[in-house]
Amino acid sequence: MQNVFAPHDHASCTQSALTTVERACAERGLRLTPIRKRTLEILLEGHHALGAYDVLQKLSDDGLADKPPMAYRALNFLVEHGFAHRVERLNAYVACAHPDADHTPALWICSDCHKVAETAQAAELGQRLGQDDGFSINTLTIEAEGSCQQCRGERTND
Amino acid sequence: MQNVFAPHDHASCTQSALTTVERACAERGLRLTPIRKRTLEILLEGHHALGAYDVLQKLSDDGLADKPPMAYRALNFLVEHGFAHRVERLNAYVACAHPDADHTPALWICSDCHKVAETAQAAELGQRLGQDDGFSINTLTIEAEGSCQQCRGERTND
DNA sequence: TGTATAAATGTTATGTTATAACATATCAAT
DNA sequence: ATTGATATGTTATAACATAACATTTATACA
Repeated sequence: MQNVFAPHDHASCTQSALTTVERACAERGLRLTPIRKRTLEILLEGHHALGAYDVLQKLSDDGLADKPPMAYRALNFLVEHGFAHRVERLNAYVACAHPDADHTPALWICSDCHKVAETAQAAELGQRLGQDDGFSINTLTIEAEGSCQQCRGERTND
Repeated sequence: MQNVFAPHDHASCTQSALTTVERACAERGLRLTPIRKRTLEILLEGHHALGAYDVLQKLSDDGLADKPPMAYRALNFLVEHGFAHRVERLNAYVACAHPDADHTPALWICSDCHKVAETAQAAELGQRLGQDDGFSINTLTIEAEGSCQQCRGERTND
């Protein structure tokens, strides 16, 4: 879960995600335009899911975009290329925690601190689930809502 | 997957779901009012997910309800008691395929025929995923979009 | 049987999320 | 420089959802 719920050096966490995405865009010939980059930065400000209109408000504060399609386009770009994820349960978006790897994430939504974490091991699991019935998976959504260890103030692995 | 994608006797499929829900309501002291029952019947008409406004239109045709909150209330009642599921990916609702059992379903959305099937084995799987990180799951959403065996015209288990 | 109270429904209004459609501007390759 | 592709700007509206409050109906039990 990449320590999203635990205290961590968030500045370096942000910086490394940003650098990774910049490199990925360079490699793949994608254009990380000002709106797109700023949108990613906005999502990276915290490990919280933001609605498109929250993002739009911030883009608007920066004078970068002021109409819904602009925010949606930037968010869709990030999601399409795996730099962010859409949280279906929240109709919202989070920056991807490991934008270098091609992955199907499972998302963990803490209803206490509202942070959203991500684990990557979900793909083969879904394949296995569907296999018996011959269902061919194109995209898989796995989202859990509950409480993180930190918010519960408990330990499970002593 | 309960043969949802395959040809089946849909009348008996519908009837048995309806009977099961009626019995469950009687047992649990829940009121399956005309709006609620009709909403369930509407969802049971096919194995497709319907949006709240689709349901509302049909309720309106029957003279049972004509304003959004009425449809949402009936749908929420059905979802709360496990008689229907919300499909987060589609902002839509499907009748539950086995309304007797308490379960966390995995939903299978065929993007060809648009039917939605359900399997029940998802819960412990989610628990297992989250356990390592001490995440305590309250609700789990598992939804796959892809193509069903029937629509692909293929077989995986010969 | 009447009355309290809880549950469900009816209604108005509005909030929230998302996209279609088309115009304009910018970039990248030749 | 021209062209074709990509991205942005803009208007308008579609689609999904709920807050808040009034009224009606069911149920329980005095």
